[in-house]
Amino acid sequence: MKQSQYFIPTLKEAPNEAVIPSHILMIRSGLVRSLGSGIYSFLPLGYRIMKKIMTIIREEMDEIGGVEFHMPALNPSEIWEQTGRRNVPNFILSVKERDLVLAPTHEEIIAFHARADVKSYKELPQIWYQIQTKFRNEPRPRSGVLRGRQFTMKDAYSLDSSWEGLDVSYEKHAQAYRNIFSRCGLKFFAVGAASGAMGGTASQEFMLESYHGEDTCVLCDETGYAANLEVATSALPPIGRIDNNLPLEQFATPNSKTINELVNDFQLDVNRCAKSVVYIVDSKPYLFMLRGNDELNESKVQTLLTAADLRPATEEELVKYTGANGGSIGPIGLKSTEVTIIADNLLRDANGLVSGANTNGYHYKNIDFSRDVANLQYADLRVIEAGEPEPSGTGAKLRITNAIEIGHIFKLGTKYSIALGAKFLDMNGKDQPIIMGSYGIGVERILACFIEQHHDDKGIIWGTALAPFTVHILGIGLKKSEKVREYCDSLYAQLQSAGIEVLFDDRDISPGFKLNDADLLGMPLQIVVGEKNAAIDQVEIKVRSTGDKHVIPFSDAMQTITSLLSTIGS
RNA sequence: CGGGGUGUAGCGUAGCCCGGUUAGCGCGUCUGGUUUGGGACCAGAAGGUCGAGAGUUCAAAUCCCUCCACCCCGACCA
Repeated sequence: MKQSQYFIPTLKEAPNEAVIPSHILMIRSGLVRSLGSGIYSFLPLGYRIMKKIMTIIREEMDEIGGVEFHMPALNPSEIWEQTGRRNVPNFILSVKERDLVLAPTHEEIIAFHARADVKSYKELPQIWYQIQTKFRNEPRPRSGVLRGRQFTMKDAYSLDSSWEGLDVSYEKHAQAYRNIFSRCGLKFFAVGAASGAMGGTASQEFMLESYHGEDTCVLCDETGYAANLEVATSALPPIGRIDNNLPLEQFATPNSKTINELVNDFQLDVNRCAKSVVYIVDSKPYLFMLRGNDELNESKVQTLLTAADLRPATEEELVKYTGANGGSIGPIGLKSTEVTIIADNLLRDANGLVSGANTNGYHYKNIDFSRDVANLQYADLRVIEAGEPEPSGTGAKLRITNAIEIGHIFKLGTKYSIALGAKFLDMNGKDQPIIMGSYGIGVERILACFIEQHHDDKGIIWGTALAPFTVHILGIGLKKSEKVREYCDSLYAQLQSAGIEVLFDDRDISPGFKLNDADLLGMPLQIVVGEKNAAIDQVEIKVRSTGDKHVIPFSDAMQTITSLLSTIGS
């Protein structure tokens, strides 16, 4: 491709709306342009990269037996009403003129087609996938293409006749995903994740560590433990019991509204100040007990109670259910008997605890959970913190980091097949709901994340897998020197016939412009053909990733290019 | 949806607080010439409803009000 005939509008300065490195570089290098908040056009160079990513995805999906579909982005609203997802907040964008919506994902449509055309266990398992434009009603698009209102997703769905079959399909996808991200040259890790409102029994997210990530992950570099903070656990020991088990006693705490005030005013151990948090979970009141300095992990609660909706109780609800306002609430003497009490595992059977007395301005001390609180349940409720020991018990420390999610795999189960009546006849001639899995990859995110991981102050540094072109020829002094022209044309032709993708900067601009543009665009190899080198039958080859420059005889160019390319990773 | 910020030529910005010439500068673009190994130089030129509307005023980019767009933090992220 000759650059004079291509369209790569590079910018020396990025618009100030771009903040993170990948966004800035994608705009500066002419890969994308913004059309509105969270809406991007891919320009020719950027779309070339997208196509390369999609090719890798297709190859790996085909490898595990996936079959490619192309389903409509435009969906009848009705089908989304059947699964109750039409009115999920911040989810679906709709069309004004008709009762149609823009699909944010395709579980419903897959189930629709499975219902119509899958009849027997003999037709299963199936892996159906597509690469499609998705639309979501993002309240706040951000970080360039990392979170947009319109984006490209590879979504796959497994259809199985047994739960064992689902396990196999799920594992196939996990392997395919590892292959895809590795081939794209990404440094990633997989974490156990919450299934959330998606439903289902198990899920894994594929993550890249990044300061700009929206997810929080817990990692142990020694043991390899990795989990989303939503589900992460640690081997922190319970606080246990103290020997001096005194009788329950109420005491006045008029100025202690918070745990910190309580600890300071009465010289207490913060770990034995049991914090009480009241939530309304699917319209029912719950009291959660935690160590004083711990945070409630709402995701764990949602999973524990298989809840669709949970929120902190309002001030009015606090008084209604407990008899006190926030700051004086505890497990003993609750006004309402409807309240379910669940304590964090770290407080299991603990004694010597201090907690609110459900009367404003009073607390209890010497609380013994096993003696004083009836029907108390225990569960893992807390958000873990950095530095805690990893859960398998080696004593290695956990760390917490931000991460970007590039893929997510779910064991969905039968939620959507039941809702939409997607059934098959089993070996005994009996109707069974199809057991589904759902597997997504954000295509733009792969592109942006690669740039996040592979750039320097000059620009992007492509590996061989995703580089829009493998070799960039820079003709320096094309107008002046016949020999430069001859060398460039010759190399351009040779590379093309060797099947190596080549971009030839034949533009009539100054050398500095070309050299800086080449570093910005970041093709793995730059062949600089200049007048002085050409005069002595030489050309220069620069490796973008290392900055190494090799001045070699023109006659050796092709051979050197080939051998240098073999040293550059994906 | 809450908090904060920005909006002046394709991009980056000055001017706004304290109203008053023809709205200035850098980059980019166009023409001519000179250049040609790290974003060249000279000369000339084009390009602006100062986000929109309404208001105050003799006079508004500047002050007031309303709205819109975009960005950041938070909520949200199935």
